[in-house]
Amino acid sequence: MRVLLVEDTTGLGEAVRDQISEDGHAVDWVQSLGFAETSVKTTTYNLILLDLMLPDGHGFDFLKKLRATGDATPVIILTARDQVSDRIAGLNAGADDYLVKPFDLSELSARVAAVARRYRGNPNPLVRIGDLEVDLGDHRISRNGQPVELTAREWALFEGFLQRPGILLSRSQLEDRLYEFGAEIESNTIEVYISRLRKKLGRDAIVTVRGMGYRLNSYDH
Amino acid sequence: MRVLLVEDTTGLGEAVRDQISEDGHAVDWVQSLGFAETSVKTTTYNLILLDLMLPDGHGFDFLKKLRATGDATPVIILTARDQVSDRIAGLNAGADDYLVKPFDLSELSARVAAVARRYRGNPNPLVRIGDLEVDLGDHRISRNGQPVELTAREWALFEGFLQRPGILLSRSQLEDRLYEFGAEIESNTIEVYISRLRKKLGRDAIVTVRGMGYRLNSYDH
DNA sequence: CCTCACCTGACAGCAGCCTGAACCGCTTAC
DNA sequence: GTAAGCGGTTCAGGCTGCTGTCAGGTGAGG
Repeated sequence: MRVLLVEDTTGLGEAVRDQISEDGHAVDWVQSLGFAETSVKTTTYNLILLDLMLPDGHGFDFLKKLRATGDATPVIILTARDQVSDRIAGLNAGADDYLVKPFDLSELSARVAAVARRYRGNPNPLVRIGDLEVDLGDHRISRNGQPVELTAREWALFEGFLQRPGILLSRSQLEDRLYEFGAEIESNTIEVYISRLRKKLGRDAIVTVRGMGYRLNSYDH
Repeated sequence: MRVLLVEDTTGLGEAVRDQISEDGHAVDWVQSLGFAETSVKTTTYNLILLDLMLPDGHGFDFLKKLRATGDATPVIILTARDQVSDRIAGLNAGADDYLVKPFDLSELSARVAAVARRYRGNPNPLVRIGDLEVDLGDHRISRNGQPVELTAREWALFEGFLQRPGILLSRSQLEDRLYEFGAEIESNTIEVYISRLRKKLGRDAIVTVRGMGYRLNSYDH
């Protein structure tokens, strides 16, 4: 697989390049958006690893421009910011996945491998929960074989439940997934999203634990 | 990660065990469904590798029983048969993934790693008291494997007993757990909640100490 | 046998939750 | 430039079932 790495930090760039090529992929490493743009014009990549803060601009601009040209190459965002707003904005901008620095190199390998598997036609392993099938790498869900479309925020919420089966997430934990840390929200946005997820994933997919929060229903629904 | 391997073929079992433990996971290897069932009762696993053809029954029976108790531990099925019907039956029975023998050990490692990644959050430790199993973090209780639902108030009371199993809690200490500090309560609310807890957790789960208070029964009930 | 502490079924009231609908801002299509 | 579409947020009205209270019952202790 051919991978384009866009990262201006030298140390991190080297580490990532070495890891990916050790995993058996070809890596082109550039350190600015300018070089990245010429690279994608001259070469076809199977995957782009994209840092956000770069000397000549923000990664999102590159990503949006790329998608505007109809290029659907998978993009994994590498960012130091753990800000939810960034994550959601990234997904909205057309990224396929994101890694928050500092990340484990094996974690990186795994995500890259997931893309490679898909590229070769082998689907990623699916998580099955009741009548749902979730492809974590691909951010795709199907219910009884029918694909289900989630918006970025809906996915951000839902993903939280997948960390561990049966996990109980309190209202404030869920808010932290959608908004800046500590952002107070006075309306019932969480309830509305839960309601929408239920409409899409099945009424019983998410169980209310009164006065405590919500949890994913791992049994049949 | 703690892995339960259920496989009766000695050669294959050893190979799998060695590979998984080389990957840095703790492996418990059993060779029959009977031993598997006692293992899952006494230990919490992050992953179960399950052969289908076993001396004392078919793996599906074990899997179905496991799911019926509400256990959502990821299960990867190992089987010699490559039949599509088996595959579908396995996924329907609640398996998360599937490996057809003979499989490459590196393929096994990859699938196990995928599960590890998916559930990288450590499971909460379980507290066992008599026939109860309590997950403090997720606020989950099961009694003889059956999940028990507690309301917020009931949980608040019960939690008080768990902090010091066997300790005697006076009525006023229990009231302090339910209400603002110093709130006076003249009715028999505590008694009512004790009664409700007993109905859900077993008549003998909480012992009355006349004139003094209540205490959790840490022995069998 | 009496007393008192404790137990528990029943119930009204309301906190917490659900959801349809409207609104706003942003993006896309023409 | 304008219209249409979509996602995100807020609000109001309705519903569910939790909570606290009471009353009558039970049983331990003397």
